[in-house]
Amino acid sequence: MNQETDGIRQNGGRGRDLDAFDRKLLSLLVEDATRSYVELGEQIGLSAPAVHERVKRLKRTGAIRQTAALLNPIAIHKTLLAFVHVDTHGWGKSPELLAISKYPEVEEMHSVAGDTCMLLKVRTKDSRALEGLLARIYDVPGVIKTRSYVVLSTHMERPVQADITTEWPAPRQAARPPR
Amino acid sequence: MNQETDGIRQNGGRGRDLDAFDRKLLSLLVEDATRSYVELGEQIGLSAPAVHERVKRLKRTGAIRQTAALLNPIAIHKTLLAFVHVDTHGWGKSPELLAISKYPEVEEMHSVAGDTCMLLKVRTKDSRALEGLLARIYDVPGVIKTRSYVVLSTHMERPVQADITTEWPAPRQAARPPR
DNA sequence: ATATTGACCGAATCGTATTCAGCCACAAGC
DNA sequence: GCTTGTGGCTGAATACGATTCGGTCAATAT
Repeated sequence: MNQETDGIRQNGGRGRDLDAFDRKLLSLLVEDATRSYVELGEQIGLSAPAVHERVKRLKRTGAIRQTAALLNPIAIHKTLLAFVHVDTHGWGKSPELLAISKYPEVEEMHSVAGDTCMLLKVRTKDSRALEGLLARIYDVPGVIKTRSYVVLSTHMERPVQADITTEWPAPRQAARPPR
Repeated sequence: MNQETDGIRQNGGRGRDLDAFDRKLLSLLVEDATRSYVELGEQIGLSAPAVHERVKRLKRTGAIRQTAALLNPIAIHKTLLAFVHVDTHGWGKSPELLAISKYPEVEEMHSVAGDTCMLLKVRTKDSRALEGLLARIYDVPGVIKTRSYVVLSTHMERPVQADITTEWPAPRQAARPPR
């Protein structure tokens, strides 16, 4: 096997993958990007300049897209969160529909598989504003209908996590049908 | 009327509301939280210590929840994004279901109104991992069924924006019914 | 064996965050 | 009307952390 290359090489040639240090670093920075480099270094066992170098690389290579302040929606009076499914006539990715993302109330816009074409995450001041936004969506040519899921309470909401579950526990009940 | 109180003071005593400076500050910090206080000050027309004081207050009052590094999902090998609607038997907010949020693949968990009880945003390495997570969800007592919307492409995804659309344009077609 | 490369460390430098001592405008009280 | 207290601002001074630098080491390539 390759027990020789395993464990030995931390970082190979070009565009190499993240090692354990990078992973931990990303985890820490997602949690709190204001930590000092010395503190980060203590957590993962590296010196401050080494951490600095790695963070710089993670930004350069695009693993870290941006570092942002995450706001409390209530503080800025956006108390209504909703997911809006948009069904369109034909191929839905029209420029007009994409232009909807200009509104600061729209936080996400995805093309999805399933019985709908586009999925929006929108956060507004109140139901009145949601209505205004929906009106704009219906203005887009080709939009057939929308289905909105209004959030009653958010139990958890966080940015992309660096960690990955490597081993999924087996289901408790019966074995699920394969495929 | 109350034209005297309007415009003068929005929120008297405790936890007063954000002013225009705070708004701009939040906008800038959501976009890029690494800017220096002098640069922020230049943008909004304040000195660095004034900015510092305001940012400190925004954090203390909770308007800024955290400042986080936002990661590129591809870089950390989470290429599959899906929204999972979970229907449950009876009142769905069981501890077991909430415990699902422990997996780092789960980014959001909301109770929603509509024909479903819980809505999850999950990001996994591949469809195999999504299956593993769904298996765990089905293990939760009371879960009747799930419906997954797999994202084909993400056109836009960003954190909570400080800006608010104040004036919604009138719909182009017919006037929508009042109320 | 030797040269090259990449990553690390400790020390030094530099820039920015943070503190501090006034200053000013406004609101409430005399 | 005048005074006092409060909150928020400024410029200057200080302190801390980011960034740079020279040198070392290990692994790979020559």
